[in-house]
Amino acid sequence: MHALDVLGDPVRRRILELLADGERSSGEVSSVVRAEFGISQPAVSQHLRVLREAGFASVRAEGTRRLYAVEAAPLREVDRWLDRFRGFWEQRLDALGTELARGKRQRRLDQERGGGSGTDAET
Amino acid sequence: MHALDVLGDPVRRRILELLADGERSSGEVSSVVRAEFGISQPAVSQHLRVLREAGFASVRAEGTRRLYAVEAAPLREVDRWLDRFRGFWEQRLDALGTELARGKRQRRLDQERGGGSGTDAET
DNA sequence: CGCTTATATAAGTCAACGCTTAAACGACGC
DNA sequence: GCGTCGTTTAAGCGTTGACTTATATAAGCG
Repeated sequence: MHALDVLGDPVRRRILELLADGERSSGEVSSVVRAEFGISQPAVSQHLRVLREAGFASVRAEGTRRLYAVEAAPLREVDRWLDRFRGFWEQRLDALGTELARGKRQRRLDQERGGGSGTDAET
Repeated sequence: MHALDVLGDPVRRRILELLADGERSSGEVSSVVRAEFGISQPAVSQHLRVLREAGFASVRAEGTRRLYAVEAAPLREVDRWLDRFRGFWEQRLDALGTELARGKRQRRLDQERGGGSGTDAET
């Protein structure tokens, strides 16, 4: 299952946003999501399971509570999928240099060959 | 409809990948996708419509053909949504300094918390 | 030990969505 | 004009998947 399939759900996105601020228990996530989306606790638990199984979140038991935390890998995968489109909005900012460093580093990590072939937007 | 809802479909993702290489006609997209996914031409057309209406693609008529091109805005929106998670995989590269400037600023804006301020779990 | 709290799982229902076939639309050539 | 190609739209069907209620598990506490 592709990471983006998992992100194709507003509840799951919201859960990840919550986890982005730090570890949260299932109950904490549930109460927020329940309030915002009006769905039941089991529904939230099911979404947490999807996130878990897709590698977006890890769990840690603390007593009877389950503490969830963001796991980077699939999100990074999405980020890398976006790479091929970055040229469409970064092409004009090349002069800014620094801002683009991230993208450039990304490419450098990806392939270290010294071709200097530009950001694929080389019209 | 959130951009990530649209990307939650493998066919649409593949179409965008094709368009990332440059303008393509509906027919060109269709034949590739048909081959790869085994779906009909109208099905592809419907996906193109979704991409169009969500702002992921723009169309240009050339004779009887419709030439599709990637439109950046919604993809950028996704990229910005990912910003809040960048810290989870970029944190170790802090030494690179300048490279990370954007990401760090983002995190600072998002959460100003130092270490255990109000995460609720009292530990 | 039960009772409660925190969470997960099971089973079943219902709507959304993607697909198909069929038809419409518009440009082109004869 | 008429047939045809490229493409979109319409209508209907089927499946996926998100939700609900009910139940299970498991820890904490009296």
